[in-house]
Amino acid sequence: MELLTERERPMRADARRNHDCLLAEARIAFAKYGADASLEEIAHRAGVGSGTLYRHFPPREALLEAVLRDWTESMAEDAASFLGKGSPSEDLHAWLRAYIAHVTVYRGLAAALMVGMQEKSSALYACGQSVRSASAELLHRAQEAGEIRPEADISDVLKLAKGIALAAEQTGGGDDLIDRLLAIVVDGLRVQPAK
Amino acid sequence: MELLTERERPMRADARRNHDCLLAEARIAFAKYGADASLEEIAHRAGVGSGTLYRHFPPREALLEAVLRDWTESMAEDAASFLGKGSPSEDLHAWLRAYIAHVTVYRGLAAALMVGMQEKSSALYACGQSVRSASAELLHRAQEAGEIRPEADISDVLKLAKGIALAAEQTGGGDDLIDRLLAIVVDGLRVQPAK
DNA sequence: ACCTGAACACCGTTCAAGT
DNA sequence: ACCTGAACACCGTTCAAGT
Repeated sequence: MELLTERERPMRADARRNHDCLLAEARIAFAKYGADASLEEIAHRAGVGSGTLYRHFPPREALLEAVLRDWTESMAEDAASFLGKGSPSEDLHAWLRAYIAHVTVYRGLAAALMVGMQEKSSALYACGQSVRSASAELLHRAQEAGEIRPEADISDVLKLAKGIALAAEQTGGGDDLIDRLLAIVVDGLRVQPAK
Repeated sequence: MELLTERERPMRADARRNHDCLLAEARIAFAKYGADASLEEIAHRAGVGSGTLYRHFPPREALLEAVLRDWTESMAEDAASFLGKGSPSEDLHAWLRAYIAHVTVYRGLAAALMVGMQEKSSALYACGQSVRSASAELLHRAQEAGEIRPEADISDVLKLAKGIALAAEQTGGGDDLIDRLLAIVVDGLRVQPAK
């Protein structure tokens, strides 16, 4: 039996061209205006009618998801490279820092992921899942090493990370702010030495 | 010299009535649709033209601020009542829980406060200041008692609190989620027993 | 099969005209 | 001095008509 994913259903040449053009313009627009850039302008700059954009990417989330897909996959793959650089909790810390940096590239992205990773119906859900399981691996190791509390839940940790990303994004605080807030959270996840 | 704040500049009777009507409707609309409820509908339900709303509350933030003012002031006043109920850090913890609960009453409020408390030009800035100084008092006590790290900054702490509020709001997680995340943050603020 | 672009329903904001 | 409501510029989404 042939394992044929439907990744690449054939597309009419002009449709394919429009699809790619829209993606390219969306990438630019999101970087420039944030995740809630005007869809109308994206369509216009791609040289297509607004209806065409909706044909290819029904809700706005679908467009965001398409733009994020590559980036999100490579990030999940990179997760393993964070293992063993320091102590397990240091690895987790470094990974979370990278996660926040990624989630901060587009303004509004953290908010979109916050809801998207929750709802199974969302186009962003799949993206979130691969990142989540990659993160879970790092958390798990730190827990087995006895450095991080065993009750800690990966979803909670990622929510805090996105919360930090939102705070940095909305208050204009830079990497310093992110480092300070993240340090607090990671320390809060540690097993308390004596109590 | 008379200390006469301009709190109550006289207003024409009809203007006053419209002002109050708009506030009442805004309260209802924010509760129902979140902090980004339709201004047009608020004006309509208050029985005034849309222009009248803008005359009274130039940017949307001003309307939000007006709706929040009482509530925000009473909260700052209540802060003192949190002192001495438990250990200083427990008091802080309880206060932050109350803060998050307040910031969660309207959907979108946490986000609005996150930016509003930062920009001096914002109508929400003053609101934020009184709450911030009330919070600083509680943090300070816990620091003097040697329970909370001396480097901890109140603005950072409140940003984390708002981040938690955003996470709860956007993922639909209830009080359980808030309690879990807040416990992590507060533990992260503690002075580490031995290291 | 796919695209176009006008049409629709909805925003927030401004402003000339009214009282 | 204050209010009204039409006008403006902008959204996202739909859909009949074209190729």
